[in-house]
Amino acid sequence: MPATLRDVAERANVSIRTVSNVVSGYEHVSERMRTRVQKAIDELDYRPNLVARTLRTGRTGVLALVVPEIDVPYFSQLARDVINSAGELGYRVMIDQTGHDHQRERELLTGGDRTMLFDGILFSPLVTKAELREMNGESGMPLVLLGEHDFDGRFDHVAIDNVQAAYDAVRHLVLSGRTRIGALGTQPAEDYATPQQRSAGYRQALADSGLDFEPALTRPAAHYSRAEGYTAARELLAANEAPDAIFCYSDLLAMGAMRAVFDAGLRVPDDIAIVGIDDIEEGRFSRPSLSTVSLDTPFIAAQAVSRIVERIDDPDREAVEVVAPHRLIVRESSAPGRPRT
Amino acid sequence: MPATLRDVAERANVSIRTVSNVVSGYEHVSERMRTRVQKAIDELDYRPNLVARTLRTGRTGVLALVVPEIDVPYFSQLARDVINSAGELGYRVMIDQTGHDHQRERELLTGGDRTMLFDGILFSPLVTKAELREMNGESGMPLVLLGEHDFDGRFDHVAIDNVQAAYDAVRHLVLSGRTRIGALGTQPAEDYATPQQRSAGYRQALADSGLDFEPALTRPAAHYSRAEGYTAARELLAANEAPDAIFCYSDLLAMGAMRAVFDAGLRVPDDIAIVGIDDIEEGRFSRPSLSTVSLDTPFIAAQAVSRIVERIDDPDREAVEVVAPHRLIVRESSAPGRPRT
DNA sequence: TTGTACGCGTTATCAG
DNA sequence: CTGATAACGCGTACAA
Repeated sequence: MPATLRDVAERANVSIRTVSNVVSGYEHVSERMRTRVQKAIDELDYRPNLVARTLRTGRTGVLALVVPEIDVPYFSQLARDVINSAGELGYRVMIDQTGHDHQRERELLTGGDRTMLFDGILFSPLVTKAELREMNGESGMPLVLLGEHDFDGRFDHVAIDNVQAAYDAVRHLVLSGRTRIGALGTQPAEDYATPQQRSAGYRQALADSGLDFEPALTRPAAHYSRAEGYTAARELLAANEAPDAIFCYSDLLAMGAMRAVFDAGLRVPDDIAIVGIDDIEEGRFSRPSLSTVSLDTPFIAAQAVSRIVERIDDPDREAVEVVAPHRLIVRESSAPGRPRT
Repeated sequence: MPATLRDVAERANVSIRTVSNVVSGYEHVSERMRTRVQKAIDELDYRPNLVARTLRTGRTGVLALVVPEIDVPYFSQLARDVINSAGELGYRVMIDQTGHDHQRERELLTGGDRTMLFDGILFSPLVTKAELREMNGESGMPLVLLGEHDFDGRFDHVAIDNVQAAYDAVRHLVLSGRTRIGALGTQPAEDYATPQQRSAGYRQALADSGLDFEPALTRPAAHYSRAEGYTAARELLAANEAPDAIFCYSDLLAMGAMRAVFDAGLRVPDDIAIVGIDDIEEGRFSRPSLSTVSLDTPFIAAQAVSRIVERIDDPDREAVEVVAPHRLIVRESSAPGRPRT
């Protein structure tokens, strides 16, 4: 039976209000009063009831982080950083998985049946812009978009410059002497923004390098998993004119693709160079190690948390767009020359 | 401005009580009444305020999952399954990271300064049994231990048979003809239970196979990361008489160890066979693919969630121990014969 | 079967 | 600077 404010007040012979003031660090409390109350607090091992506080203030101190799947390395890394950043600002984090389910995303965003459990949402969405636009009007819950959505001024939003990131990766392959550069992870038109932007960067880099865009060198992938990367890469290799390099739209796709290349009896990077994007730790220890575009997840997380907290404090603040830095990291999978392995 | 029970009652011209009955699915409500109230609920888009309900009932509908680091593949996989299992029973999940910090673990367990935010804790601890014993008396918060702690009857607890799992892995290496089998991930005496149990299984398997236990073939690791696996394996290889096989106490250690073997100019499994434990997806696509002991995380998660919910409903129920199944999966890293790569 | 009224533990308003 | 007291929105004992 935990002690309440009233218990403390009784014990210290002061009013409940005074205790509350002490607990919440109110300024104008005499030193004598403060120590007297603090003594009672310690003796009773009083801890504020956060639920009651929430009911009163309307703030829960909890943020929701919504991702497709928490066990995708990029998202678990992001979650780690988000939890840490949130903790520093006094927030806790609840994690929801959409499992690639649009309906579930929509529920989460419109409040579903269990609203008011958190103060804001950090959302790494699959939905298209159109859906998003249509959705969030109703709930009005503070929302920050994570990942790479187009910015239309309605939502706070932190992401890297995807077009440029893809461009950098492909350009690097060109400069390494590759001429038949495939892309793995494209998606049907008018769907999600991320693959669209990466494809744009891919095509732009090809064009700037005097290379033709060949649709036969691209393969779609729905979930950006190792398994999808594996099967898609196999298809690519089985085609008439196989690529001599593959730009994968995620590191996980790249891990699958690498394995597919080896199973096909070819070598990375000798026969086929591979570059991913995300910079998950797995790629630093894989054989060969994976060239990739590194995203600064601690930065992304810190920005996202700051933005959402700002918006919670001021719902009418204008939406901002944060562009996180990225940088190409060349490792063995696209290194010129032959690696030892 | 969300609608409240009172608003609905007013609109439907009934008492607040009746609305409450309808919302919580109370049985004895006339059909006419129910539809009338439901109509008002829909019109006002009423959603129960969970915080107020919590204040009243003392139940938050939230579970805490406490792990060292969420971006360790085993834990993120576990988190995925826990979130899914919890969702099926109407619970949400909050994730806390201890970051290998005993102090933080203790805080979380004793309630810290923010108790009452969840109904129970699923705890994957680093702490030793002694610490645990000393800690939980005070808070009385429902607690289920995940992972591989000794069972002392005081806590609910779901884990695999670690001794047997290690035994199986080492025995497999023996049967593959290895004679100098190292262990990677040991820890100083009297610390954590998991490595202790795995060491026990390791030594038992050696003994049963007529092999001597050689301390020089073992290496400690503090965090079970790829990086630690890498450096520890390097040390092992640099020793006078290198091992011809290494049993790693986690898949992540194994991934680092494999890379170290290659960087030393040796081959897996030809020169050194490697077996891990956890069965993370990464090991299915690595080169070579990783032999491992597979833990059934969906089962573990489902059991853990069931146990905690039971305990929430009946705090005085006797503690139970659930032993989750495990099975050895032999892949390329310990396969007899030479792999293609 | 339904209505009334109180309390869960805080914070906030209004006096003093 | 401190005290009394009204909400916050819901569940439920008690009454009808």
